[in-house]
Formats: sequence, C-alpha cells, structure tokens
Amino acid sequence: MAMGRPRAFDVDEALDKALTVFWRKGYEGASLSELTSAMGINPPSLYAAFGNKEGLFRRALDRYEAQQGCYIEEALAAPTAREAVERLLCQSASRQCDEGHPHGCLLVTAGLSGGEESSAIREELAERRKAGEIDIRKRLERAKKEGDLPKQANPAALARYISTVMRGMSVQAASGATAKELKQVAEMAMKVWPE
Amino acid sequence: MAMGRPRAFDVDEALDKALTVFWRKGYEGASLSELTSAMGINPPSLYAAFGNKEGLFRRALDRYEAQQGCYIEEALAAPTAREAVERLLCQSASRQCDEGHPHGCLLVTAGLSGGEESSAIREELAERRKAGEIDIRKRLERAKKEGDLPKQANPAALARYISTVMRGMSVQAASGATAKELKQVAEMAMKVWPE
DNA sequence: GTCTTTTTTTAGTTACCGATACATAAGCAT
DNA sequence: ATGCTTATGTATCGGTAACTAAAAAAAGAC
Repeated sequence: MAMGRPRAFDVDEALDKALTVFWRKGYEGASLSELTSAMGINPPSLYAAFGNKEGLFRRALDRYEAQQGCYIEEALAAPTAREAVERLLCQSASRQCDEGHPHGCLLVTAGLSGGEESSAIREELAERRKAGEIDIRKRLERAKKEGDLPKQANPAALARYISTVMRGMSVQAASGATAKELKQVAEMAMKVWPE
Repeated sequence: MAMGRPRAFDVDEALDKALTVFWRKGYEGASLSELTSAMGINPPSLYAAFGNKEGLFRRALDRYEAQQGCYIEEALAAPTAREAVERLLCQSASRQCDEGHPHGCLLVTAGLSGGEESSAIREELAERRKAGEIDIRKRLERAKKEGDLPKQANPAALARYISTVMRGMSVQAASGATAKELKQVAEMAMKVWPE
C-alpha cells in the first residue's frame, strides 16, 4: 500500500534520461543540474529516490546492462562457440556506432580516470567489464567440454583477447569510427579462431 | 639574453610532474591545486608559463609522446612488417603495465568523455590516437610495396585492427590487467597476420 | 644606485559543484 | 475534517573549481 504523496515522475523514464546524460558525459562529467533538468525533476526528488549521484549512476548502469547488454547473452546463446563470438563482435561493432545514443560502451567511456572521490565508480565499472569477460570465458569452457573447441585451445586467453578487442572498439567508436570500419575489425579479429 | 627575474623552476621537470598527475587522474580529474602542488609552483607561475590548464595539458602531451611514444617508431623501424607489429604489440603490453607510472595509455585514459568545456582536449587526444594508426598503416603500405606483405593484404584494415587491440589493451591495463595477460593478448592478436 | 622587465607570493575573485533545509502539496487512515 | 506520511518546489548550503589583481622580489641595463 502506498503512503504519503505519490511520486510525480516515472523512475524508469527518469533513469533513461539520466543514462543518456551519463553516456554522453561520463560519470564525473555529468553534473547534477544537467541530470535533473534532463530527468525533469528537482534535486530533492533525485536524492529522495536514488540517494546521491553515485546511487543514481548505479541504477542507470543496471538499466544500461538490461537494455543494451542483452545482445551479449543472445550472442553467447548461439549453437557453436565460433558463431557466438562472431555475433558478439559483429553486434559490438554495430551497436557501439548506433545512432540514437552516444557511441562506445558506457562501461568503458563513463570512467577510465578521474578524481579520488569517484574511484568506487571506476572499480564498479571495471568489475562489470570483467564480468563480461567471464561470461565469454564460461561459454568457451563449455564449448571445449563439448568438443566445440580443440583441446589445445585456451578459453581464458581467448576470452581475454575477445574482450580486449571489444574494449578497443569502444575507444574507436567513441572517437568517431564507423560501424563499417569496426565490422572489418571484428572480421579480422575472428581469424585468431583456433581451427 | 634573459631579461627580468629568472624563472625559479625548470619547465621540463614541472611538465613531468604535471604529466604524472594527468596520467593518474585524466584531464578533467586533475585539479589545478593538485597540479601546482605536484609541480612545486603557485598558480600564477603556471598561468604565466603555460597559459591555462589546457595549454599545460598539451605541453604535457608533447612530452608524453616524446618520452613514452618513442617505442612506436622504434618498433616500426624493424626490418619486416610482421616483426614491427609484433614488437609494437609486445611493447604495448609491457609498457602499459609498467610500474613506475600509471597503467594504460594516456591518450586513451585521459579523456574519453567529459563536459563540453573539454571537448577540444578530447578531440586532440582522438587526433593523436589516429596519428598513431596512420603511422602503422604507412609502415604496412611500405611493406606491401616491398613485397613484405601479400598482395591481397589490406594495410588500412590491418592497421585499424592493430590500433584497436592496442586501445583495448589500454583499457585492460587501466583496470588492472597484468603484463603477462596482455602479452598473451598480443600473441593471439598476431595470429591474424596474413601469410 | 636606480630603472625596467619579468617572476614570485599572497590573497583573493567568480562560478559551479554535489547536496539540503524548509515550507508546502498531495495522497491515505481514522 | 484532521493527522500522518511522503514528495515537491524554492532557495540555498559549504566546498572547491579555474583563474587573477596587486604588490614584493630578483635579475640585467645604464
């Protein structure tokens, strides 16, 4: 049952607005006044709903991964490991250059450096990137067990390599690379695949 | 001939100090008070010598490329293109994890996102990254002419791929990857090489 | 020694950052 | 209606950001 005055804004809509600001400007680069004006609310409403800027960012991150990160599990669900990684790289290339939202992956662009006061956020981002790499590694380990990958293949190293290429594509996308260029990178990266 | 009171600090030493601050915190994350205290000077001395924060950063960037970027031309000077790129990737892996300075490449970590007031700096960084890619491409084009690379090889695409892997290694290094891990990435990345 | 030029030190400026105090508004329970 | 609770709008808070005005200090020129 709801008590007290009901909230006048939709939390998820507000998070979407905040997300695009964080995506464009990064964690530190996004100011409270930008965030509140984009969300259409005043600071007290923001603090009541999300605690503080850090809390807001974490909530926006959750929403980002739910909305934008779903292609990763979809790709990894492909029948063969090779096809899974092919989809992963190809989707990364096109998604990161998608018009309609800022270029590059938020987990990379939002905070690689900054002041001491935001170090917790940078660690959070690094952990989430690491989690992505682990998802890939697990898929490759499964493939190895199933005989889908040769015995001499190294799932951990392969996953790290793929993850590294994806992070690099984020940097390139954030500085203006086109989807076509990144797809070419994805294609080349696949030549590493152990036969 | 020197006129007026002589400068009491060494410009290059001060730039080195500023460089390490920018490297650790990024462009926006580095505050003037941190910079001046690291450089051992007061704000007016900084502004008299470098104009403003942006000018200081550009000078620090020049110094960074002169000091840290020299391995790139060294690597590209190798007799064969394959060896050149091998050295490039291997050196990137070890240099970016070197203790004694912050991890990751300054050109990547110092500014991928941020406020509108520092967009010129982000563009400058993107241009310098692009220049690195072009250096690689030119070396590969030369190799193709010399028959060092097969006729069907695509120097532009290959250079972009190598550059992407290097940017990805920066992200990984900045978030705690070890030199050993990145060398393994470099080794895998080389499997793309056209025979 | 005094003038001129430049750097240094001290002490600030304005502007914006993230975060709140406070009074008011809008729902429910009784 | 009257509390009770929670959200909202207005107007800030203290702190720190980048940057600078003004005077003292250190050199050469004459």
